[in-house]
Amino acid sequence: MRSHINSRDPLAHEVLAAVLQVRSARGSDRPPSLQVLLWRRALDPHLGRWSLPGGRLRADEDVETSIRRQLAEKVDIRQLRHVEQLAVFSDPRRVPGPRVVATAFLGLVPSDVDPEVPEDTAWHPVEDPPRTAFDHRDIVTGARDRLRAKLSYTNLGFALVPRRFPISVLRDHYSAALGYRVSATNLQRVLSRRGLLTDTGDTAPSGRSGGRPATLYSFVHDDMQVTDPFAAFKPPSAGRARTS
Amino acid sequence: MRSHINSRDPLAHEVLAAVLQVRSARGSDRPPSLQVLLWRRALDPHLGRWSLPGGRLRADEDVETSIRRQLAEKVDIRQLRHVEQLAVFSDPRRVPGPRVVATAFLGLVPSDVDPEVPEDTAWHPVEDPPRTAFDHRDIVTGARDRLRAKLSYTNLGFALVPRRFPISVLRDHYSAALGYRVSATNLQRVLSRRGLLTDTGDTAPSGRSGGRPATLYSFVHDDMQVTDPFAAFKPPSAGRARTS
DNA sequence: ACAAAAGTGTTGCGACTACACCCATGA
DNA sequence: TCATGGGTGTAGTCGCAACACTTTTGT
Repeated sequence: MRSHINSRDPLAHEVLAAVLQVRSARGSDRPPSLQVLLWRRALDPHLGRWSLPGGRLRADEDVETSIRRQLAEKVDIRQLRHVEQLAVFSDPRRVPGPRVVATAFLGLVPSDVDPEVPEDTAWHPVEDPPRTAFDHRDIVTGARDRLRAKLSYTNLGFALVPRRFPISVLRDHYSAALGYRVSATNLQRVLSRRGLLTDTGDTAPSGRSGGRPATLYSFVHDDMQVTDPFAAFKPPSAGRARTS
Repeated sequence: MRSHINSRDPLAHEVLAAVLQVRSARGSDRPPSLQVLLWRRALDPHLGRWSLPGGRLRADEDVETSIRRQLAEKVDIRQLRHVEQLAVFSDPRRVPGPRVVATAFLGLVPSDVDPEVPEDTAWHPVEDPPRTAFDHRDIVTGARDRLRAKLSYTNLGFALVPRRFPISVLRDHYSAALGYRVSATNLQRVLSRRGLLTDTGDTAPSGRSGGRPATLYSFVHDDMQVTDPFAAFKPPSAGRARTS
């Protein structure tokens, strides 16, 4: 504890990322869910709790470079398809000890990679995360809400799915991320009307119990674009909901 | 210049605000415009250029407290009706000399106050700002865009206008902020349908050349709320535009 | 043939734009 | 009574949700 605090004291800056991915419980055929990568703290403030990956900002990098470097170094996430700033967390007492200001990020990993992560990290459902260290839970919530909002008016879905996918898979990803069941029919039409999807010409083999083979689609752009200032995919109209 | 840079060096943090207000050119009866408060730098890096108000983050305050304090202290803006974080600017070379990371804010002042500001500050149109110091122009642009977007799906208009206002005044403010002419008729209907406006019962006296006296309305809430995940007030449909 | 899964046609609704028209005041 | 500005009625459009129906496969 310093006895005197100078108002122009420099302070430490860290970057943190809520890395989200739509994942299926291994083996199970329950629907996949939106999950966040957390690691268990090995040091004392909040030892044993779950926290977001990240670390100190270096002198020669900006915050986005920093979070990308740290994710690549520490948890082997090189497959990030999208990274964006969420907010600054700056409560002077947000962490015990010397002050640290944090810049929080949202990161997205497509579901067809399973990045190798260290022993002490694990994926947790964003809807029901474990007890986290510091203010990290707020960051997870913020990341989830940002993703949900942007699915409605941007092409951000591209960052959740493999390059090529049948509509049913796309539907499962949107449903997992949004937290409610979305209609494959209307999803296809909305995204097509906006010019976001292309038919690759190929089809996926039909499943174990037959059925018409599904056309493989892909997103036209692989960077985020605002496609519609309007939002869509609102939760079903709460009364006659039956979104097949 | 330090000869050795340690990657865990602490660094300075500043807060900056793009304070926006819809203002009329004094005396003129041209339509009002969206303007930003800038002050002329008296110190050497970029001496004489225009810059955003703000300053160093103190050890005992979070970034929002800090920007509110600094605006109150330095430029006598106590009438902020809305403050929100925009983004972190962290390029290591964004300012000459020792590194400073900045958190940028959007601030809104209603048009019925004319805050007393120091000699060396002035309001400038956001559409055509003067040459600014550092990366401050990007912050101004970001603030403008954030305001425009939020006018479409929140009640943020409340922060631009006086407490009570006729629809024609509201229309002028939306038009100034959005940069294109908005229909008073439809503006009233959209905001009413969303439950954002109330009829105060009073009316404004009719102007110099007669006309029906206007009802005075006010916003129902005086804090920001997301009222519609959808956007509205898109520019007129570029072909048959005649938005009276 | 029949089940299963993919995809299309069609209807209805809600929210917005555009614009004609009516209302209340000052001169 | 006329000019001026405020406000309402109403028709057309667009985007989406819902759901019935058709298509294409495996068994």
